Amino acid sequence: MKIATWNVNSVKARLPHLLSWLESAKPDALCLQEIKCLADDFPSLEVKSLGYHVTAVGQKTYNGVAIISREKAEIVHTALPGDDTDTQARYLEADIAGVRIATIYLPNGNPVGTDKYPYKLAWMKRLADHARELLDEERTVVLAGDYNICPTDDDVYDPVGWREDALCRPESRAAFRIIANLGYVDAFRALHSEPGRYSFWDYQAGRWHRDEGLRIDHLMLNPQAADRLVACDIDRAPRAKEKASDHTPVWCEIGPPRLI
DNA sequence: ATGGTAGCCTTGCTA
Repeated sequence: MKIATWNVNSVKARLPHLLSWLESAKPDALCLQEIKCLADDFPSLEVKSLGYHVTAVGQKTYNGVAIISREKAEIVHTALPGDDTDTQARYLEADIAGVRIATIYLPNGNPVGTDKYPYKLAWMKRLADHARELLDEERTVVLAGDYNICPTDDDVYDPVGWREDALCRPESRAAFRIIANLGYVDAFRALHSEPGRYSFWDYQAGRWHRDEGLRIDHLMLNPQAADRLVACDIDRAPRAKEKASDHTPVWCEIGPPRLI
């Protein structure tokens, strides 16, 4: 089962690239972030014409997440548990072909020093609490999305320049490690040790052409999923296109259950 | 050198 995550930065603006990637990469499930539209405005017909189902949690202009899947998704949560007053469309969790999959758009948190940063950290605490509860169910779980966390200095082109940014701050990284230390494996790092592999390049200052990016899009696998991990990679091709998103897809392949 | 780009759909916000 091929599971992918991609912050598309507007699903309407990215529809041609999205359809093209579905046709070439053939994921079984694709978690989207920043669809930037209401769920009713998602271009579902075009995606369905390729043989996929669509489930979306949207809002106008900002945020918004969705899951595109070969098999129909059975919705479990349309918001991250833990704060009923949080109305931002950043979380969707569903069962797809026997795998529990969440699409996550974690708050950016910048500028540090505004209420955006404590909101990010509180959101991460809720995510860790929920991830901990999910472990008790002993399912196969993949928490996929734009975490807006650069886990280590190996995952950013300029660690010193980004040190005080909400994506790299020690509190952000510590919150990410709490999720990892629960038993969720960063699928990319499980299979790749090399530094300088990025999933996001800012639109500004020619970052893509200089390969000056950050790795902030992650597939976090619980032990049942990690035991079945057979491949994981970042597909840079969509980022090289005209009118690209500033993020590119990250995918993993979960094989059949193994008997040791 | 305090810029630069993109998307939404306004004249600014978010990233």
